[in-house]
Amino acid sequence: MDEEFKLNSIAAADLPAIDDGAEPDTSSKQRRLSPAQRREDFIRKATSLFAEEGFDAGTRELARKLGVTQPLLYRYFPSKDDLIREVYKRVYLDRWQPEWDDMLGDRTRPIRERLQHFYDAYTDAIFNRDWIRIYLFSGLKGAAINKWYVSIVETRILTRIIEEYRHEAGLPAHDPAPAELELAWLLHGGIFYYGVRKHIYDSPVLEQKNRAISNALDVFLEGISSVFGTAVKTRSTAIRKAQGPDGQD
Amino acid sequence: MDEEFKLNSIAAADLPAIDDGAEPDTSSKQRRLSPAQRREDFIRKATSLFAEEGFDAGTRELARKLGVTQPLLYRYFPSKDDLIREVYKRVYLDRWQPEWDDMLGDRTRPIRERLQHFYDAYTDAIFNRDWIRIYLFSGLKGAAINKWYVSIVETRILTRIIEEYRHEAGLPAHDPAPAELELAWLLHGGIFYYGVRKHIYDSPVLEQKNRAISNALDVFLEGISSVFGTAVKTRSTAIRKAQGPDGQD
DNA sequence: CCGTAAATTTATCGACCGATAAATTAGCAG
DNA sequence: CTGCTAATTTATCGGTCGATAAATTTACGG
Repeated sequence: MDEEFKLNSIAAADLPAIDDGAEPDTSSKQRRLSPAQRREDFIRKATSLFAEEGFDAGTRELARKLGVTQPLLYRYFPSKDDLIREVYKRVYLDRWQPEWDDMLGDRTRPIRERLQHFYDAYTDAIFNRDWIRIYLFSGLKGAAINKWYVSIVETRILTRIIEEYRHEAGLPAHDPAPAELELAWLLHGGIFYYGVRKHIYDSPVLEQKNRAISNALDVFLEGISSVFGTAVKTRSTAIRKAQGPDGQD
Repeated sequence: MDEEFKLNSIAAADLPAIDDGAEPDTSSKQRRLSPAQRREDFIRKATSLFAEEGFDAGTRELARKLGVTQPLLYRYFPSKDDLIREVYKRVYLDRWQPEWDDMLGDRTRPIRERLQHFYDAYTDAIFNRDWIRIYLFSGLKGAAINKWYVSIVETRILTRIIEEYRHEAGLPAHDPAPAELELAWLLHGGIFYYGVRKHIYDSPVLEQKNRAISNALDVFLEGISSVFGTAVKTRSTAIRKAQGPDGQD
């Protein structure tokens, strides 16, 4: 990995609102845009186009969606690959909220509550068609930034989950063992797959995302309590015990 | 969904072994093959080529890998799309072992044992680079057979898991509630993501796959026991309780 | 209103794509 | 050895791709 990435390194462009429609912009009289605005338009439309059709989608179709001609792209990006890299950065680096780091480690709140809050917010940020499809397309392409992101998930989220769980359970602190990390991946992958089913397979999923997350956290935390041989107050309420998971019908 | 698919509908071709190398076959003197053998070669090489580069990979590169010329493809398949459909069928329909259905429902064995056996065998069948990549590529393309397969997973595996769990736990039998199915998806998606991490992201995973599955099942079954308010003998052993999950270092 | 810098378009190149038609050649039957 | 059938190749078409160069037009400063 010879490239360096940094979460939230790109300031969300606060440029004038742009036409997001699929058809060429006929209403706007503004025929020329500032370089910054035009560049922004290219990146945004490229993100949704590549999300739908993959990175093999043509530059002519991209230009057509913007209502401009294809060679204009090359005034703003040296090559299509450079445009793709900009899309990567926008998708991968722009979603992480810095406060999540502090929040996951806030030991004044129970881990159950922190995890529910985190995964509610995190999945709000990444469970959309563009993000998940770009993520998978870039993963299949073997993009360096994808592998980097996976390592970030492991260190910023999963290692944290295990550490915080061990702390709350009164277990001795140490770097998470591979098998412990693997269990955290089970939770994370299971939740992520909810988004894949919804946005890639267009498959019906449990409507209330937060309920799916809540039940997942119940099973995970109760499960590792049993497996680790520890008891931690993890359920949000106790009354549900007799009636099964929330929302079962 | 206007197409009909059927698991295991294609007999595994028992044709003479073929050269699987990437370079054109120079050693073999046999310049002409039987139509069945040639067709088989096309499908096999197309599977690995499409798995690596996606379905946009060129027919000329495919022919080059087989040591033949590109137009020959069109003696065996009317179009590239027809070839892709054959690859789909081979990948999706050819892996399911009919005995898995009976095995999952065999109530003479505890559910814990059945699930371990099933997921060991199922992941042996699908956790390879070709299968997982073709699966994701076809999912991203919105292929009908992918959506069909997802529904098959739900009815043949996940519904079964909930039903069998409820039976073993002495809970009243009924069709799995959406929230219960969602929990089964958490397990299934979590396990599947192990394969994605290993074969798509080339990310390090817990080496012993069966251990990852065993721990996942422990957490899942113990977890839903607590959440459902039932106690079922799920752990394979009890001694582990004090030392955390297997293989933790 | 004019002039100029730059945003955008027109025209085009060479490479590659899926697909078709016609020529060729391997291999088997007699 | 010959001749026929069919597997395979050669040649090629129209279309699209990413990219470049040159011409054109917009918008702004004076």
